[in-house]
Amino acid sequence: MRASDRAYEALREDIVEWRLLPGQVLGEVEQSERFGISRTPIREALSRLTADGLAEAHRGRGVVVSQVSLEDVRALFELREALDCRAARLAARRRDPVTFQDLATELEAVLHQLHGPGTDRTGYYELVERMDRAIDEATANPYLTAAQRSLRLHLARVRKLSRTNPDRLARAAAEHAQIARAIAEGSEELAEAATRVHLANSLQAVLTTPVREWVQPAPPLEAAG
Amino acid sequence: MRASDRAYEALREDIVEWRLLPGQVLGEVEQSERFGISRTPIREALSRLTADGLAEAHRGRGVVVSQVSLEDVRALFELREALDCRAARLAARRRDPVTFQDLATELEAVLHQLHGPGTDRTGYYELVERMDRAIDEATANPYLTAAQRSLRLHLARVRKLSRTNPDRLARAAAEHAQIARAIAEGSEELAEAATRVHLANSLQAVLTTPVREWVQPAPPLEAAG
DNA sequence: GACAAGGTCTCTGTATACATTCGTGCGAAA
DNA sequence: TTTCGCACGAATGTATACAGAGACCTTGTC
Repeated sequence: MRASDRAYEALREDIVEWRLLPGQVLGEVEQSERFGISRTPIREALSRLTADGLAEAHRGRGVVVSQVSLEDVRALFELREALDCRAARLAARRRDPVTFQDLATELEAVLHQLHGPGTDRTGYYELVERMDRAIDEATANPYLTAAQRSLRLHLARVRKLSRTNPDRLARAAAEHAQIARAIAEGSEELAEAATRVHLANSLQAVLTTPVREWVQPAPPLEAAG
Repeated sequence: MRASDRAYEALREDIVEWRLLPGQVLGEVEQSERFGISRTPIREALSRLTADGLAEAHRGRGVVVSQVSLEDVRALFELREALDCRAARLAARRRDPVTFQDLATELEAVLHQLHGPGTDRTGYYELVERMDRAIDEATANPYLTAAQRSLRLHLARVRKLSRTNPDRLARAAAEHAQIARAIAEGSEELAEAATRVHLANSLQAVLTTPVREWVQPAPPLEAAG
């Protein structure tokens, strides 16, 4: 694996997991010392982060972790509605029925576990990831998949901002199961409708969940660490 | 302006304009000699092209201009329908009425010129570009705009593949005027419907127009120039 | 005391040298 | 004759040195 790949993935995780806060300056020398590699692969990693939109190149000040506001959440969900609804339709049209039937079954199994006290979040999250990949594969549209990848990066960052309510988690699992069933049945209309319902609920959950950060807009530009 | 920016834009134009054909290997040394700069900024330019999807990094063989097939055209228009329809709705919701009223008026003026023998393509193309920018601004959604930017890059490449029929050009102008009017009126439903009509006609025009290249899939990987 | 201008300093942008890895071609053996 | 293996070469991946540009601080003047 290349050094630039390692640096890119590490930095990306740091940003998505909020270990690197918005406004943080990512100096080339500083990061190269941190990873023990030279500036060249760091530069490539920072370029990729900038292309992803997770960081922005400030003229003369270097690369800075991008801000995330409530307005961004709205914008992200607007794009997500466009992409996910279309993806759901296309998946319903071209899906392998067994794959999505299995996903629906597994989601309902996890759903029952989520009602207990020991909330097995990891299992659910992994299942959602598998479903995303299954939809990507079913749509058979590399351009749509690429757009989704970029979007999911930002969504993951926003999601990590607030602890999801356990009740909401269970309802989300039920909604995912509904989407999977609709896709398995090949019903485009229902798949899109179920997706739209899921997104509306998800957005509301994010907006009503008490969040920590984005009230204080994080250090504007001066070295935040 | 940075050397890497110049190289990126020049290479991007070369790919979109089909001066660099799919399968063409973009060697770092070769390109650095061509532009008279070192490998470092070339590497950055190639990275950005790869991120755009206009080129692909082949392990051990370097960066290669990406292929475009009929299947890609279908996929591109699927994504375009998702993005453009959503963008049209959002633009209708948040537009500045005067901007789109003016665009509609200008489009109809150009439309009449297009009926004559001297087809003023450039004027029309520039107007469409202005309308794209106006929609981007009206949607007020940077994530949607970023997705659009990437998509339009690929669409521009596909569009350059075939000479657009003059009749089709006039009809496309009329369709654009219709979209602009709907947005100016603030009718989300009509804006989306008009967009959908335009896209369906555009796709059919592309698919029925005789094309040169993609029958012969271009040199697969061996040096194509 | 505040604002502007100049200087310094640190950081990015670029060039180049070196190492590592992958492809390719030739030769030998089955 | 075909296939496997080794060696050579070229291109990428990385490191480092240098130059230029921008930011910040200091000082002087109003």
